[in-house]
Amino acid sequence: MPSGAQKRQPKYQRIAAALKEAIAAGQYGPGDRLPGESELMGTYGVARMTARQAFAALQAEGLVEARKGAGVFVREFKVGLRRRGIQRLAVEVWGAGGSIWAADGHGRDPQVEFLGVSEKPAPAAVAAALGLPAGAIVRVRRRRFLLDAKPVMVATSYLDAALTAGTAIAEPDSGPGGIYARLADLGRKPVRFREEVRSRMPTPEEADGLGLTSGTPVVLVCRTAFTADGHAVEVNEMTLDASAYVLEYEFDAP
Amino acid sequence: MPSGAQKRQPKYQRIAAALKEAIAAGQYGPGDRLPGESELMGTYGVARMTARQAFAALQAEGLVEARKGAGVFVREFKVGLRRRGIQRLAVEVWGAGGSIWAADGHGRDPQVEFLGVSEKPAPAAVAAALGLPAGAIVRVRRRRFLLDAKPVMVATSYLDAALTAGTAIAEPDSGPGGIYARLADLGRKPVRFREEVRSRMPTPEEADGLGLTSGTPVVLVCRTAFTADGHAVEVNEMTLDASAYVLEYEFDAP
DNA sequence: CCCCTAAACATATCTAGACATCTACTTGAC
DNA sequence: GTCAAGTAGATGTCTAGATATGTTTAGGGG
Repeated sequence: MPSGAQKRQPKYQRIAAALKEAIAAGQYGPGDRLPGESELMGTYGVARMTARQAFAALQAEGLVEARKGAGVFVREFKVGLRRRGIQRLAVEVWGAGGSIWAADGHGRDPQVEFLGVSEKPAPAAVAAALGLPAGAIVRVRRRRFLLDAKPVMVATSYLDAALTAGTAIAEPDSGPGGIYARLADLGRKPVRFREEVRSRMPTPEEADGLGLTSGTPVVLVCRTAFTADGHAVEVNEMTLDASAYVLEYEFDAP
Repeated sequence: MPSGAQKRQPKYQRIAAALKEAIAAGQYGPGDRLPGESELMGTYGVARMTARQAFAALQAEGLVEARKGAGVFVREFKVGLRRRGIQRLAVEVWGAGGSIWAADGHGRDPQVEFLGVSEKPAPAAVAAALGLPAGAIVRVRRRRFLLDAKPVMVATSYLDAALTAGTAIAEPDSGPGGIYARLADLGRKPVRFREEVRSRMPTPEEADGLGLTSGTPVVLVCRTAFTADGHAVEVNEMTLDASAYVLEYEFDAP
């Protein structure tokens, strides 16, 4: 080691920083293969576990992706699904400045895969939100959204089972206009929505269901739909691949 | 090992699953210390690195937190600050001279730490959003928000340097009502906002600045403020500790 | 009683090597 | 020419240590 350089930083962090810098400099582009473990061992004169630890640091950051038997690759962010809370015509006026994160997912809409509809006792939080007694039966509709055959979101919708019995909401195909149109048919048209947004690391089950590589968080969106008289008629819990979505909300200063 | 149970699953995953189950069962509560590496070595008859790998899996999930020299502890989620997209920005609030962050939290206000104001060439995306030529000079205000002396957000605000020259916006203390009240003084009152929300794992620098433990993502909120004539006057990039915040948005059906 | 120090303990880093499993490519048989 | 088997190489898992560094606690000195 030449002179008293920064020995404070662990070897694996310095290797990781060097790789990161090489990626940032464009030496390795998205999808490119990085030098392998054995190559790093030779280049930096470290043991294999140390080289692996460097890769682990980059994986945790979501920068690279290891494919067993193949190598470690710079991750490519195809991304760019833009989920708007409000679809308004005013977009032309207010959109003049352009979006900060130019997501070019124009026209590419995710495909919907229906996972089933069932009746179950409501989770406590859902029952409370819908104004139902604890343990009330709710109708549960589960869907999965795919972009280019890759899952990007899982959505679970909860509705009062008694209210929606015998309607298309209880069927796999909820008909034209979706469940909101059916709720309108019932005189329970949703007119106002509240969305609560969180983010955390996925459970192994979530990572499996969304096909997430390590280093990718999930975004949880919980939307509650209200009728004009202020009653909640639907709770929709969505689990999104954080690397695939940009959420967008617009609102006025009242 | 009794009979031919699931040997397909790696040891470290089974150890991690066992610990996870114990946590879920309440055997270890938030803040409690888990059995240490040497203890796991004895209990499961594995090497140190294998026990460490089990902990690493739980850390990546954000479930536990390792403190060097002390042990591995079940993470305690101090619960979310609620960040509302609408009420928070109500005209009455900042028009009356109150801080927009007074609406945050459950009565507990985050403290604001001012990190400085400066003039710099605008990043390309910011210049485009503000409708300024590439490389135009913008005023950059950086602040950090702390809850119980722990940082939870870093905010960087960009404004046209020429427009805001000589105003309180160029000073550390932007005066009563904050920079939006000052923009209103200039006849550039923001009346509409767009927020774009993403999430990803933090860079090491971000993790350091926010004091994040591994397994905690960041939420990126980019707010653009528009005047009545549709011009963007401010771009505010916020980096949030994902475990500290719940974002909330309300809107009407289109 | 407080402060400082030392020891015990815990995690963090690192090494060296073994076997497992998957991938991509090459080779050979049909 | 096509398909299958074989093989080299890559990451994944696991062991068994050594050394480094931070934390906690117990003890001793002031």
